[in-house]
Amino acid sequence: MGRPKNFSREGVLEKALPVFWKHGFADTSLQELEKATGVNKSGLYAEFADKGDLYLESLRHYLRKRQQEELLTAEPLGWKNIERFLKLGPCSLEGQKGCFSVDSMNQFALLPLAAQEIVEKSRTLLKALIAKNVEAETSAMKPTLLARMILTFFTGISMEQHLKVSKAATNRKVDDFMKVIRRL
Amino acid sequence: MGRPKNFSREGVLEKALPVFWKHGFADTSLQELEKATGVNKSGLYAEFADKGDLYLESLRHYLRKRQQEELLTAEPLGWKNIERFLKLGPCSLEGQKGCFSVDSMNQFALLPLAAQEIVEKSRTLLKALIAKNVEAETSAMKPTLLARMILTFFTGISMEQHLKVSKAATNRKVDDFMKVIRRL
DNA sequence: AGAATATTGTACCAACCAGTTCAATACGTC
DNA sequence: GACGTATTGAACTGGTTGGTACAATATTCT
Repeated sequence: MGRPKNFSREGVLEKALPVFWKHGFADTSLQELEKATGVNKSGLYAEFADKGDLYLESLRHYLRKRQQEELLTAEPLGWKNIERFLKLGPCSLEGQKGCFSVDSMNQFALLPLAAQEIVEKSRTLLKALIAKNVEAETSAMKPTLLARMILTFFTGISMEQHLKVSKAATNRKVDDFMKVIRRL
Repeated sequence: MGRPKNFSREGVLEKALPVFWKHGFADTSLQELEKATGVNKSGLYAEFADKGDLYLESLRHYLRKRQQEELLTAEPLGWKNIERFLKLGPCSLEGQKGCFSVDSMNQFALLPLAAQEIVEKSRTLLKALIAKNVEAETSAMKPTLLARMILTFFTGISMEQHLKVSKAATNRKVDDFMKVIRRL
């Protein structure tokens, strides 16, 4: 046997993610990636095919992590979950604002083709989870349609995190929206 | 007098806009800009300070153009205007999807500082225009709050244009949303 | 026509880009 | 401790980046 590598794939992704998130794909250089991950080019290219592949894996890692938070799967299903999802889903950290998946959407032209599929698949799943929570409540509107609307609202809120907005202002916005959809 | 220049500032912006829109700021090279505008570097740098300045002016040009469409100022004010705004505001052309202003929001880190101010200012104006249209109707919800919600929905719809969505699907989404807010 | 002036094309710059190569190195096994 | 192997660091690649400098060119006015 040879020397064991001293970095984990997950660890690299965890550190690469914020860099891609803040600067976008095109403006993130291998140099920055090396510095952020602590792994140099040789190691990076041994583990990932190229920069695009590293981005892709960072995206998958992000979605995996978010899913583990179980914002939408906690029992009992219902409005509470949806409210939590809208309030805690979009981040507001420095350099990690909104949603990495949403932020990828207007970079599809530069990203590997698989990126769009990943995002679209995750949104389909998300929509289904939202619909489940709507079904657990009584609503005049068809659950799938309402779920679609909630996902659009989430997308909007996520992008708006890039502006100067306080956490409180976002919460008020979500509260207003929740009030509207609860009394449908 | 000397030789008159054979390109107009507005003409350059009109041609530069789609390039920035499609590829984003970081991935748009001067070379592409030269090709698209038909003006070479010398001319470009005589007219604009640098790449960032050209992007800024493209953004201003975009917002100016959109304002001229009067989607939200046509008389009589009301739901019809809002519906039109939500349906016609987000583009769905090849390489010009959603809203250029919204697409700029997750690139603030790379853009000149003025970019954020421009976007924020235009959104404030937009919100006021939407509120005016809400006021022209009868609604249980406070116009400014409803306007805020409509703008978030617009932002979401704009981003979703980057996915595979038909015009019809977007219109249905807007119709659902309009139904909800009209009966508040 | 010629002088004056503004625009244009070309050549050039140092810096950086993603990606490759390969020798030096650190480790586990025997 | 020595061998074999996998990882690592560093040098290097050809190409591209945003931006500048300047000579060649095209136009208007006298």
